[in-house]
Amino acid sequence: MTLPTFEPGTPVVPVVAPGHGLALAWGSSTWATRTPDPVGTLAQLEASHPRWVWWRARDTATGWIAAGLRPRSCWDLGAVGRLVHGLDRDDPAATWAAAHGLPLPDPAEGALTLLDLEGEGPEPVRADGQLSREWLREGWCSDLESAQRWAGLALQVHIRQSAEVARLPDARPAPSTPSLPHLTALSESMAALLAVELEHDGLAIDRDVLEAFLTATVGPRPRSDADEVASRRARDELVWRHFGGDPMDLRNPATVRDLLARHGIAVPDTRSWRLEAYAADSPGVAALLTWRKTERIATTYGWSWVERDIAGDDRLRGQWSAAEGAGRMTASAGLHNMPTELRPAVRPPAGRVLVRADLGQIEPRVLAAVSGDRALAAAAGEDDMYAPVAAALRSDRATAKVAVLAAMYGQTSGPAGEALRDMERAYPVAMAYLREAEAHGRRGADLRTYGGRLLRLSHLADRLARSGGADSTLAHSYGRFARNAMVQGAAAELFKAWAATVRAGLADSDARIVLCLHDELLVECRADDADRVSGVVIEGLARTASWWAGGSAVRFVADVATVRDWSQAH
DNA sequence: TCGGTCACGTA
DNA sequence: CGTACGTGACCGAG
Repeated sequence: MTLPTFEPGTPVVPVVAPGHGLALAWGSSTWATRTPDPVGTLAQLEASHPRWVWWRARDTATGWIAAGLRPRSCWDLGAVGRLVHGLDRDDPAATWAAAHGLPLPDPAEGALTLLDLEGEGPEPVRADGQLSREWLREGWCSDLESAQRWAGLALQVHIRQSAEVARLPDARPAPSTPSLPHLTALSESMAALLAVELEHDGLAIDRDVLEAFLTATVGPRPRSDADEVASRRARDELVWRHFGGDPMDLRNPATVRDLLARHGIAVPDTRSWRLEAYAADSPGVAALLTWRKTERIATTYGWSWVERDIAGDDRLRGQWSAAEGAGRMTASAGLHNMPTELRPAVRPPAGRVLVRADLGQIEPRVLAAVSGDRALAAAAGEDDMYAPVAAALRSDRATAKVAVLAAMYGQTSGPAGEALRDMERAYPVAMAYLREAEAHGRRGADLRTYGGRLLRLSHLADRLARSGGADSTLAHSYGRFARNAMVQGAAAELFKAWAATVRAGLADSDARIVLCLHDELLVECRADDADRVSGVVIEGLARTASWWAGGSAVRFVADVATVRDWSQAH
């Protein structure tokens, strides 16, 4: 068997048809082979450095990753569909429809009965231009010829997406080739692949450390339902005894509010920040706040979490998405909201370490870059950009920070109000950028981020409409969302571009990115490899920033440290 | 059983 | 009336 070879970077669609073999499509060619080991063949093909084009990494690359193959380059049609068309889903039916300007098919059509399939012909594309539901339900893997056709369809979508990306404006002060939207499409694609890898690799947990913490905090691992009930009651009693000792439902906010009212504490709700003020004078409130923290650990990060999400190899695994909402990565299994007290338990086995890197002040720096505000960009030349901002506002650092954050979040009242007026004077270009975004949001007009992500305000409208609220409140909400999403979304794009560069720098070693947390990257590696990895992380940021913010003079800074566990400071 | 609400963790 | 997200408990409607 002679394998095809490609020029490096050639877009090639691989389709593995289980039980049949492997089909490829590229340019105007297709090729197929019957092989029991398609991933082995793919590994050989990888040597010529194609750019793999797939419907979505989750469907195609999961098996590759499991087999140890780490592709170096890809174009993820689903990820690019999310980016360019603002989709909130990445299934092939939606990706195809968006690329062809067709209405999005009902997402529930994946679950069909045979009866529903009546009228679906044998062709992969229906008369109305949509993908055949039969084909979507893995009709493409029935034989190699179908697999080749399926690969050809993906290639068509790639051509359409590439053309669409090429039409998007390059928002950099000094546009160059490849364009910023093109580079963003590539890094979003890599992020989608990274999401599959993160799911596969997991995050190392020191079970002894974790179990000792849980035992001390919520009690030993329950051996029965009765154990569970007893331990729950024991926690509750620590609060009850401050309020007369009678059992009551602490998990019901209304009950808690009435309870507090009977003891002379009248509050509109029982949120912790509100109760904080009463804790000093009321041991009962203090006990309640402690109970809340413990209860959070017990329910969300307790023994059931350990059982469900930490595998036998002592690694925590969740589902990752490369872009939700404004474009940030998300993860389940608590990976993105793990309380800091649990971080000591994030600890690789002996001989391995974590290289922890986080971007400093990423959002204001991103604002400086995307808005093209030269004064703010000059401030972003400093390690601590709030210092020059404070000087410009003639305020202290704390006020400057609040003012910048208030501008990006759309806050208009409170102590930030006055500083915001100074912001308008000092950084009119950045403020105009944010105001413009807000205006779009208020009237429900779509926006595009710096890198080209379409922010569909109409989708948000549905969500907010369901939650009710007066029209002016609604418009305000859209405005604040849009204002923030332009910054948060662009920051997410920079972060993913950085992560993709770091990932590439780690190839050919056993170092792995194991966590992405909006502005923080965790790499697990051998202890004797940590210095090299730190270099890859720092160098990766410099290289990424040079094209991402090229010409803006904005500096991006990262704190990098090698640590044994995640709790250790920089 | 499902969606809404409250609550709270991370960034 | 500062943003985003994921998770869990509870409630009330179906």
